Amino acid sequence: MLDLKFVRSNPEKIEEALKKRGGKVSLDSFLKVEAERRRLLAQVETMKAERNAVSQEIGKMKKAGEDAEAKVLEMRELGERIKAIDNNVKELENTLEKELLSIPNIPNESVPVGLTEEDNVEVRRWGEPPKFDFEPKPHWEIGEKLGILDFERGSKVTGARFTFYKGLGARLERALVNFFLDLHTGEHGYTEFFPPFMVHRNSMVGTGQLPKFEEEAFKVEKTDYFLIPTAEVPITNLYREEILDAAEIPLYHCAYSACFRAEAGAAGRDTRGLIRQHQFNKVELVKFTTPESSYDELEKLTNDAEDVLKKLGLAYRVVTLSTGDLGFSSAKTYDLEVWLPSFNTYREISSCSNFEDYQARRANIRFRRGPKGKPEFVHTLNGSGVAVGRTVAAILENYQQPDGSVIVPKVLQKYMGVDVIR
RNA sequence: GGAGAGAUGGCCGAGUAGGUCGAAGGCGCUCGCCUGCUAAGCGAGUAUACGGGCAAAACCUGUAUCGCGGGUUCGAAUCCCGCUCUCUCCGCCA
Repeated sequence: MLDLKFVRSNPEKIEEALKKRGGKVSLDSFLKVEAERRRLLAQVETMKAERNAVSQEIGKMKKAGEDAEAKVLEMRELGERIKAIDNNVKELENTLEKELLSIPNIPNESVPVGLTEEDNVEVRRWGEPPKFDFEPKPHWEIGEKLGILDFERGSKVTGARFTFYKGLGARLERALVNFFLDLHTGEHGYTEFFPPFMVHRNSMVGTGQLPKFEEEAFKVEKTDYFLIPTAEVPITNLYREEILDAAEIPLYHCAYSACFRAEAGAAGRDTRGLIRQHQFNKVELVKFTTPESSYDELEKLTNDAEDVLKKLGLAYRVVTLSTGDLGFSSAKTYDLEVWLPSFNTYREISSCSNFEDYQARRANIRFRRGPKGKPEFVHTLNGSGVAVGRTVAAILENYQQPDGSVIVPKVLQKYMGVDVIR
C-alpha cells in the first residue's frame, strides 16, 4: 500500500509508475473522494470539539444544580448531525482504502521499463548447461521411469497438478528441504521458522495477495482461513502491528512450507511434470531491514538463493524483471532461472524481491531508531531459497544418465544415502 | 465442544452508582542535576493515527483510540449486545 499523503501530493508519479507496469489508471476520482473526505472530516471534528466542550459544561451545571436541559437538547440535535457525517466519512474512507489496496507498488528507478518478460534484463549467468550425447528426457519421464514420481495417481487421488513422490523421489524432496534450511541457517545467518500453513484474511492483505488476487488462493471452507501460497505470508506477517527496535533489525528468517496455488488462468501451461503444481514445497527467505539498507540486502538475499544452485551445480542465470513483469507488491525483483534441458531454456526457480515499505505499510510493521525516534516502516524482502519441486525437476534433467539413472549432486549425498538414483 | 475468568500505555498495574481519564502509581527508557567510579538519590520528559495551521521542520491545535465492532447517552475505559483472543477446569484428540 502506498502512503495516502504521498498519493495525494504526487499523483502524477503514481500514474506514471502504473503506466510503466502496463496499466492505465487515473487517480482523478480517487483524489476527488480524498478531498471530500478531508473536507467532511474537518467539519465533523469541529462539531465534535463543540460537543465535547458543551458536554463538559453540562456536567458542571448538573453538579451545581443548574438546569442544563436546553444544552442537552441542543447537543442531542448536534449528535444526530455528527452521526450522519461520520457515516459519510466512513463510507469515503472505505472507498479510498479499497482503491489504495489495489494500487501496486512503484517500481524502483533501476527496474528496466518494459511491458512483458521479453523486456527482463539478464544480469549474470553461472555454470554451463550440460551437454548430452544422447537425447535428454524431460523430468516427468525420468521420474516415472525410475518409479519416484507418480503423476497419474496424484490425479486419481486428488486431481490435476497434484503428484506423489515415492521412494528416493520422496527422499530427494526431503533432502532438498533439509539441505536448503541447513545452508541458510548454517552459512547465511537465517533463523529457521516453521509457520502455520493457513492464515487469516488480514495476513493475506498484509503481503498483498488480497484483495486483488483472491481467485489465486485456496480458501478453507467454513473459516476465514486461506492456504498459504508461500511462507512469505505467515513469516512477513509475524510482526504485523508491531514496532521493532532498530537494534533488532535486520532480521533474517527462513522457513520451509508447503505452498498452495490455484493457478487460475494457467490452464494449459506447464501441464506436465513438477513445474506448475497446486501444491509444492519451498524454502523461503524473508528479511526485515531499514529503508537505507534494503537494496544491499536484496543483493545479498539473491546471492544466498544463488548459493543453493551453485552448491547443487545447476546452471542458472539471474534476470531483473521489467516493470511489466514485476509482481504487484514488489519494487524490484530478481528471478533466478535454472537451466532445464527438456525446455532447452532457463526456467524460474526463485524470485527475490524488495517490497520496500509497501507490505510494511499494509501489515503495519514498524521500527524505532531510538527512544525518541518516530516509528518508521521497515522494508521487507523475500526470495525463494529455493522452490523444491522445480529443483527436483532440474536435478533429474541435468544429472540424467544414458541408462535413465540420475546422479545425486555431491552436497545431497549425505542426505540421500546414495549417490545415484536408479 | 461445555463451564468460568479475563483483555487498560514499552512492561506491570489502578480505575464501574457514566462526567474535569489519554487515563493514578510503579518499572523501564531519555535528558539534566548530584555523587572519587559504579550503585543509589533528585528533577523533567516519555503512545499512536488522522485532520487543521506552516513552503517545510520544529511547534501549536483538533479529533479518535483503554481487545475489535455496534448500541444507549448531552457525555462511555466504565452500561448493553455481538465477535475475537488469552487463561483455568471438563470433554475429545495426533
